[in-house]
Amino acid sequence: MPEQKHGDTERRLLAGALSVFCEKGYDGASIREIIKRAEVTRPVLYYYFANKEGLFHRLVTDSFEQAFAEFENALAGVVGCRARLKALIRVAFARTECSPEVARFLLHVFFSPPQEGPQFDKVRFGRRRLGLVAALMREGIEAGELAGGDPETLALAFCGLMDMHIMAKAQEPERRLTPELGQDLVDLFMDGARSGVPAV
Amino acid sequence: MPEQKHGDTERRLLAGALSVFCEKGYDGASIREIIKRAEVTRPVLYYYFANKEGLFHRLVTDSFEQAFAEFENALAGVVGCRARLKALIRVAFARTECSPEVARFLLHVFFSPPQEGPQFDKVRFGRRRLGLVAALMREGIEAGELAGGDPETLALAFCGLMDMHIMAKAQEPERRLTPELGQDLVDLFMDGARSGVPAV
DNA sequence: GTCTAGACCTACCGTTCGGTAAGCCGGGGT
DNA sequence: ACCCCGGCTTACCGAACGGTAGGTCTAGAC
Repeated sequence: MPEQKHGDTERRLLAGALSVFCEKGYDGASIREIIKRAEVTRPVLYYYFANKEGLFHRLVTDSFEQAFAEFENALAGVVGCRARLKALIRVAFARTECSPEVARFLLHVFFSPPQEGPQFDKVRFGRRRLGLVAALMREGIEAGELAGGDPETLALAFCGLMDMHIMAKAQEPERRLTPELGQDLVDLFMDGARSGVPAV
Repeated sequence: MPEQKHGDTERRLLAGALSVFCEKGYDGASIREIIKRAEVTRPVLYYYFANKEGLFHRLVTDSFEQAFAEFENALAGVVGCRARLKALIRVAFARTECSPEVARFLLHVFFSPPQEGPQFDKVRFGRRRLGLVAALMREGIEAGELAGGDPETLALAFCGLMDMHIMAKAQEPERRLTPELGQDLVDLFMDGARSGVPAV
């Protein structure tokens, strides 16, 4: 029975910390508020985690690894650049809709000032995701599906297009990130915004 | 002569605050470090600004208003959606290259957690810029230059594509945001990433 | 020479922060 | 009956925080 209680308390702590970090950022979040939301006293936090930084680090890596794994799963077996991008954005949007805090949290961490919070390499996480997308772009170019250009630039553009919509939802939660919107965004990325009349 | 000294001290304070806020975020920035970089004692800060929040607010509004004005100037007299987008991104990239801290600062503020720092409406600033871009898109649609779709969605996509490159430069300063890159990004946005061969 | 006011200083305040020492308590093993 | 240990408690700590009281110094007005 201790097993059950142990896991539950830890989960409450992680949930409380996620919501506070998500609202106030690392430095703005206080241990006192985290334990309040987790309905736990202070030393309990230090029983489960080394310190504030450890709790934060755990939260970041867990959230990121799970999201990243889902991205990779979504791509398995899907062929074609356009279809793969659609699979990617579908998962990203679905995740955001069903657990907005996690998505927000990761984006806030990624976009936060370099020295906010612990000194660990948030940039590394951003780059891993970017690398995944850049690989898609490279495949697309080699397959002749994409016109060309720098794969990393294309990846930045696509991630920007996707993340900006996720951030927008964070700021106005009534905005819906539907699968259809995701598909439209990929089509926009692939086909461009200009009207169909042939340019020149 | 007091006039000169007065302005200089205030400028040093603003510059110091900008660099600290930019590195550590609002909550991570301490008054002590700001005054250290400004080479000023503490009460001097409170002589020029009401408090930490006032200093921050001044910095945000000044930076934003100047950037926004430059955007509007850049658009004056330019016709055609593609050309207007190119003018916009050229100014944004040029600003980032010549004063990276200001650009970073604004993006960090815009993307920061909702309750980090003072309770003022950072969302409002984001929306003003988005409104500017959305208006461009609306014009483009009405002029038949753009295929259609929701102007706000198009604006989000374009801002994402642009901001993501600015953030990327913030994280690896050796990345260059050249005018040519800006033009290429607009062309990417307009024409899409897919190769020219007709799909299907 | 005296006064005033703007620009700035030293020294201090109360609060909140992250973190810890030391002990309580209940259940399982022996 | 005993102990042990995992999970938790109350009570406390030093440090850093944002902010202020009150005095000093200098330059210009008269």
